[in-house]
Amino acid sequence: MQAKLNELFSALSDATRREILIMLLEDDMAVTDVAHPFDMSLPAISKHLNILSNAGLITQERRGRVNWCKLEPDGLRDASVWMLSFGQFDIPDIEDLERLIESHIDLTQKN
Amino acid sequence: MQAKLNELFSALSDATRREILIMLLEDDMAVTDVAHPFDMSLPAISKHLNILSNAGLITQERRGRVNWCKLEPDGLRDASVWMLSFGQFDIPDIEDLERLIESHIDLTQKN
DNA sequence: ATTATATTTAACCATATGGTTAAGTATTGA
DNA sequence: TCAATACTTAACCATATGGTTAAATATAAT
Repeated sequence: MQAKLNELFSALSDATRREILIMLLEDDMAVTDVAHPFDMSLPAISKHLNILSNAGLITQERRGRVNWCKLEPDGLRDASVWMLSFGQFDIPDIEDLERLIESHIDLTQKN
Repeated sequence: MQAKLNELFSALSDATRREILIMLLEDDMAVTDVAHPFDMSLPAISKHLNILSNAGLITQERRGRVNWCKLEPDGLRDASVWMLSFGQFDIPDIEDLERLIESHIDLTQKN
C-alpha cells in the first residue's frame, strides 16, 4: 500500500503529468495528440504516460497503430482517501473547486 | 501554483514523510522524537522535516534547543482541492476512511 | 513493395533525491 | 566553566528522474 501511494503521489508531483490528466478529462487521446501542446519530445511524453499508467491514473489501449489514452477515474481514489482521512483541514469550499475547474477549462482551451 | 503543487505532491510521495505526518496527528513533537521510530539518521529526518515545512505541511518552532514540529492542518488543502476538482472518481466511502484512520492509530501505537 | 505514420526502446546525460558520516552551533545542566 | 543535549550544516555517494537523440517496431496507405 505504501508503495502504491508513493507511485501515486509521485506521478502527481509533475506538472506535465497533471496537465495530461486534465487534458484527458475532456476526452480520450492518442499519444501524439497528448504530446502536441508540450514543448517536449514524443519519447518524453511516452515516459510520462507510462508513469501515469503504472500509477493507475490512466489506461492505454492500442487500436492499430494508435495507442489511446484514457483517464482512469478511480485512480485518484486511494490518494484522495489518504488525504481526507486526516480530516484536519477545512473541507475545500465549492468556490475553490469551481475556480479550479474553470482554470482547467481555460487550460484545455488554450492548447 | 504549479510549483507549489509539485512541492506538495512530491513531499507526500515518500512513505517516511507520510508516516511523520501521521505521527504529528497525535501531538506536536521534537525532532529527536520524530526520528526515534525510524531506522535512519537524525540528519535524514531533519531533511524530511525541511521538505515537509517547505511544502507547508508542517511548521517548526524552536523553543530553546528543541525544535517543535507541528502539523499544518491546511497544508493538504490545495492538493485535496486539486484532486477533488476532477470529480471523476466515486466519493471515498465512510468505511474506507474509517479503516484508514484505524490503521493510522495502529501505526502510532506500534511506534 | 515501399513509404509514411504512430509509437516504443535504447543509450545517454544533467540534475534531483534520499541516504550517509563528520563537524559545527546553540542551549541547558552540573 | 565544562560537558551533555538537540539539533543543523557540509560534504559526499548511489540511485532515481526527466529530458535528449537515434534506431527499432508495427500498422496503414499508396
